[in-house]
Amino acid sequence: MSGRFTPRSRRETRATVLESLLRTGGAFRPSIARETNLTGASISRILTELRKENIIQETRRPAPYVGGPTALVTLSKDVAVAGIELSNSRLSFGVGDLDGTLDYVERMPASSQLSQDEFEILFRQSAANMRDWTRGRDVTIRQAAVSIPGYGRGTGNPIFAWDMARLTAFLEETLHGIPVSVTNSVVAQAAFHRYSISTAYPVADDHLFLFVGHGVAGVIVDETAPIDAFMAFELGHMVIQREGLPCRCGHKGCVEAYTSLRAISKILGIADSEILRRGDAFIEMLNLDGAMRAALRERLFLLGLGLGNALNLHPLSSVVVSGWPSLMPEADRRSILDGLNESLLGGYDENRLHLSFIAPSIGNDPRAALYYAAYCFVRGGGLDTRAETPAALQEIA
Amino acid sequence: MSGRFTPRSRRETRATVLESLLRTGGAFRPSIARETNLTGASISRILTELRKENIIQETRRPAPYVGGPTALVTLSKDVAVAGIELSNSRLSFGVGDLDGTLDYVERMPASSQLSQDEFEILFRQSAANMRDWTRGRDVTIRQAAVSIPGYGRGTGNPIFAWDMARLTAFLEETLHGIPVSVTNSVVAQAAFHRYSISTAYPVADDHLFLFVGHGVAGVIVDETAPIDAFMAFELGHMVIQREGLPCRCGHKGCVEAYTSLRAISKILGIADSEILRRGDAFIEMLNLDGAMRAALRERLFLLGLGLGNALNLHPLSSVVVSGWPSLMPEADRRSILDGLNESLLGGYDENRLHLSFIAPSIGNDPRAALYYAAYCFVRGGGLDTRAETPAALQEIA
DNA sequence: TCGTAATATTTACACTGTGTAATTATTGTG
DNA sequence: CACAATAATTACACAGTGTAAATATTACGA
Repeated sequence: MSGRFTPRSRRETRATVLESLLRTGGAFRPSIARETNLTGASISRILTELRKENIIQETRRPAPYVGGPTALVTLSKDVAVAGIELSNSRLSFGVGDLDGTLDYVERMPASSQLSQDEFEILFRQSAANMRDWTRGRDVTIRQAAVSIPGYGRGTGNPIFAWDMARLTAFLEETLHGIPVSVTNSVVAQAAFHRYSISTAYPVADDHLFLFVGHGVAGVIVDETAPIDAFMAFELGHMVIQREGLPCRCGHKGCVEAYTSLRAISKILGIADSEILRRGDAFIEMLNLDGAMRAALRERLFLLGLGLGNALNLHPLSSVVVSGWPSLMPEADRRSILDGLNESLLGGYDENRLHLSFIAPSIGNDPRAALYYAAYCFVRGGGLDTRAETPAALQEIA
Repeated sequence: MSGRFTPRSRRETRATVLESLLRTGGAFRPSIARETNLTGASISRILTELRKENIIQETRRPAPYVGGPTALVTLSKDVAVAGIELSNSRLSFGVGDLDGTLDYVERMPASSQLSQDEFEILFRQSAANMRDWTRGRDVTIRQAAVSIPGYGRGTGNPIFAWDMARLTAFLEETLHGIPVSVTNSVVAQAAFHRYSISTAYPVADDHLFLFVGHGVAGVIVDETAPIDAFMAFELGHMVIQREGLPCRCGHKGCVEAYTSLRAISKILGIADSEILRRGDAFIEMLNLDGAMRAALRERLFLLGLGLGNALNLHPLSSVVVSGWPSLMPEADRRSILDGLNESLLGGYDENRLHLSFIAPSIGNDPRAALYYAAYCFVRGGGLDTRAETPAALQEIA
């Protein structure tokens, strides 16, 4: 389709094929060839290699048409990856396969103001438990992923202000050399919702995934870019009101100070953890109290204002919102549009901007991190990150 | 240095080598090899090819050390590219070589509210003049670049609200099939200032280039990304003050409404075009009038506020500012830091954010577009975009 | 002026990885 | 059970690179 032929290393080609399998959840060879822009010949070569290494499986299926393919190619259920998610209330460890099936989970309560020391103690304990489990079953974890709220490069984490070098060294040591990648929770959530076959998703093109929880953060989901290149978008600390409400960051008038769970829990008079847990039942509160409802609408308006500002910087034609705003009745959500209308260049226009909502994820941890781990494994072509030499490959063969 | 070996197509390798030459302005082979992570053997092959096609030149120089290289490789002076810049006051055409030397310039006055029709008339005339000139001298333009304020994908241009498909078709037709790329003026300016050997530049790592002129726009200069992937960052229409000053976009309280040239020209009581032209002399006005100066400081504060918001979304540790703020005395510029301090997460800290200023470019048009054209030529490996077949290459040889 | 150590440049060869096309295998249907 | 249709494998050609051997060039000192 594009330029005639782009040379790739074996690793890249393997990654392309595996990524296609991860996204589709399994496919016949001809469709893999189509998806990856490779010839059947190449697919054949790559798959023989991957099969020898037990990274993929082929199961017989009736041919979909005369002379059609019969071997459904799927990712192997024998490759284990680990997902580790830190949220504001707990630290969860999970082990599963590339499909997203969780075989082991442990969730430990954690403070939302966890210090790096406390984190390390908690992590070390959970990691030891996970290690016991994998050892008992003779499972080898090929890739681990850790998702942390607020994580990102540059000028430090606004939520957990930790030393990054120390974190990296700690993970390396505690996980005994399992390849590990760290990412922002929002990146993992976005990738999980968008690409995991276990979830439905409203858009298929480039968009902004916005999560409104304890923080307010987003990711630009660029369909052509690798997920591990996604950068979190910290919207929470955009100042939208000079001399406005004080925020935990020390500034005044941040988006977060108006729209985070903590901020609206004050309006509702219930604990922030309650809001998402009540889910749709949360709406019923609103019917009882008109003042609350009006206050929340004002907050949604401000969210829209901030979102519009963000979209002015980085224009996109779709936004997917997750978090408490998704629980609000549609009539109330319209306040977001009003806010957008006051900042988004050219005003809000449903033909130019598509806004959709997905149910806030609660209790799905550490599925997103697990998915991210699977993605990272696949992106590396299923090759050990350390062993780059062909020698390592020959050993397997 | 990185992974052992990344396969590249010939086009990519040629582009890598040529890009290195464009950045350095000429180099000996060993240093090209080092810069591009290629072996001397590869460099040799590529250069023989490029020399045959008259894209590079080699000039003899005394060897820098015993047995050292003697042929300084530079981009050929015989390759012509065209740069076309639309600004708020004129449309400039230029033809030059890959070095940035301008051999032909024509500048036509243009309105800042140019309609697409008017633009086409003006452009057609200038293009015809340029064509006469190139024909007379038997010059073939290999690549053209057009830079337009506000240009970018997505939801239309905030400054020149034109039909993009029409523009593309128009350029294709009017330039008689010369490969042409269109970009945002800020992208061209940033690339020109950062990478052109004719300009000094204060930072060498990833940063935000911010231009404050009639609009307020920036680019994230990512040192590892190709320039033609840079995306403009429209900061001008971030709403920083609800119910604030009206902006030409129809909203209230946009950054542009406070900090654009037009906005401050109202404070100064002189025409906006005068400000940059006076350059440093502009400072003298401030000494006369303390009220003006205080007002400008307030505007710089707001610029800092908006900039901080932008940096929260996309953290970076350096910012380079160009435009009227660069003309202000350093004491006044500090107001930007005060603004940053109220929005940038964690506050402003000179150890975490480096802010520098470069003189606003005035009258250098169309040098930035010319540089961008050279860049695009080089990025394509010096191969005709249309002729992808090896046949075309053989014709040359 | 010339020889030499040091380095640059070119080129033959091996290797990776792909697509093409011929070959072989498999499918559902009549 | 033959057949039309398509899948899967594999030999071969080709592009592009790095390695290393061969060749060329340099400044400098005798």
